[in-house]
Amino acid sequence: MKVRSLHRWDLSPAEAKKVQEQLRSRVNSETPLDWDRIRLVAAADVSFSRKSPVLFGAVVLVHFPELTLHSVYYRQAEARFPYVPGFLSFREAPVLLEIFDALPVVPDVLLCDGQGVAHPRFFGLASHLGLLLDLPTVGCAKSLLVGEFEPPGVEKGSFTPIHFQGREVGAALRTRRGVQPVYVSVGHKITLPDALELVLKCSPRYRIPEPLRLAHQYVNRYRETRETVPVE
DNA sequence: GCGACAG
DNA sequence: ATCTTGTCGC
Repeated sequence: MKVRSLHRWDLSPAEAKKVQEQLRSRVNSETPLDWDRIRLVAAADVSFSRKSPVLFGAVVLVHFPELTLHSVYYRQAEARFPYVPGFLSFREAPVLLEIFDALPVVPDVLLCDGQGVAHPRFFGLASHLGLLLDLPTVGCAKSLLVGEFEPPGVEKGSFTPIHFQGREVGAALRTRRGVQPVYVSVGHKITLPDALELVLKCSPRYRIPEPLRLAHQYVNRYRETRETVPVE
């Protein structure tokens, strides 16, 4: 699928910050999701070993709403940017974009392991990928990066808003009764209510949405054994 | 200066 | 995130 090229990737943290501040105005958080057209949900994840500078990426495609596996695509690449809170996309996006560039099909929506606009400069990994792929994307993180929230009810489906600098940037969503919530935020071309509904519909039994669980599972096996499991 | 800090 | 050993609950 087509991948936009809006900037270079060999940047300093200061330059990366300027890119984020420049691109954040282009994020679309008002377009409703066209539910009748959602057939393929994608999820992306990156894995690496403590010693090696190599990053392994995987993009999983699952049928919606069945959540059964459609296919998996992989790639490995040298990390060119360190992990710095607030700059995750400059480390992980490059290898993931190489995978998307080779994707033979276009997913209808992408689930990302990280924040969307619930970010210091309102431009986390999910927003960055969404803009470069021109796809609806959702940020679904396991921990908070910025903002404050009240604990949501213990029931599955309950959620509370995440506020940051006077704005509502996302929500803490309980995807399973009595477990820690996940932190959902708009990536691009989707609304927060639709993002929450999608994450919930993708989480039939575990805290982490099925597409992201599969992506994590497959990318780790790829990193450990270099085995690729296609499917189709 | 101090504490926080996606993956 | 990765690394690593043990423990709690369905």
